[in-house]
Amino acid sequence: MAEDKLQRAIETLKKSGVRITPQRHAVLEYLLTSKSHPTADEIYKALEPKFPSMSVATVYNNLRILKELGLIRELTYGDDSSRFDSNITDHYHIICEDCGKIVDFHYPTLDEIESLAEKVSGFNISHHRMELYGKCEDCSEVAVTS
Amino acid sequence: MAEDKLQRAIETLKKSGVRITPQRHAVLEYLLTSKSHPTADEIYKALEPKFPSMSVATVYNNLRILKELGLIRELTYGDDSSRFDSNITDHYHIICEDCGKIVDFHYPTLDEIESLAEKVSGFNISHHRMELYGKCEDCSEVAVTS
DNA sequence: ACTTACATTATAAGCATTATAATCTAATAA
DNA sequence: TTATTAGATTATAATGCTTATAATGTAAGT
Repeated sequence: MAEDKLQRAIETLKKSGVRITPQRHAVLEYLLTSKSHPTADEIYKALEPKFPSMSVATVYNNLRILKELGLIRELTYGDDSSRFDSNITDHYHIICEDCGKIVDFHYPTLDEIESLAEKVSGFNISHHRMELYGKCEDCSEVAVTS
Repeated sequence: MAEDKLQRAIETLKKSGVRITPQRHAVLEYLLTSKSHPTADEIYKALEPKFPSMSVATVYNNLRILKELGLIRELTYGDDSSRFDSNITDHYHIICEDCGKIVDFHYPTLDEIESLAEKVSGFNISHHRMELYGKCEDCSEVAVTS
């Protein structure tokens, strides 16, 4: 099914008049098959063996284009590097405060909150984001046994 | 009541053995009386008239100390500068995608989500954050009339 | 083959934040 | 009072992620 997503993503790129260059294809494929939420630098380093002369700017450029087309999502966390997520369905993230691990968390979208926020603030709400913080199982164990 | 908060904050500082320097006092007071959520640079610029020789590092240092003592909270938003909030009660934020305005949004804390997240992920959740994005009234109006 | 637009590369620049070293200040002890 | 010491501030350099720039490369259509 990752293969399906890749094909559909490539279709979207073609329709938008964006060329499927080897580097772009590689960035896209890496994100679609990755179970984690890699940073730009992680993607860059992972693709270095195949593309030794690729520039970091190429990674950033392609991430921006993929994001603009709605094929991936950027997760921003303060000073740290952005992370990129090819799962564009609605979901939240749980983040380990010790090791930084990020896992997806599916939960019914909080539509009520959005409508209440609109009422009390007068804003026109388009979306929201939520992160839950804590310690993952691995890091909790370490804390206990140490 | 801002005066009360200031006095209590100063007490906390004294108890922790932190000196109440004029610069530190000014940063603290500025945050407590500010209705917005200023950045470090905004604080720096606002205090410049009173403290022409103050260093940005001083602002950052004091913000870090105030944060470590739990007197203020840091709000991080991707590449943009962090913002600082002297309201340390549980609340969420609504952010205008056009002008960047941030307003507080009080809503019953989502404890259910935290416990469900613990069950499905095995994490030990400590807290969560949520931001709602949209257009504020001012920016919505502009969009209509332009 | 020519033109044109898009991509990539290499590198410089930008910006927020932190680290470093020197100077200053204030409290305490002699 | 003076000396000592720890903490604070200042000025500046350094860091790290990301973006901008300019030059080169590549592919598609006329």
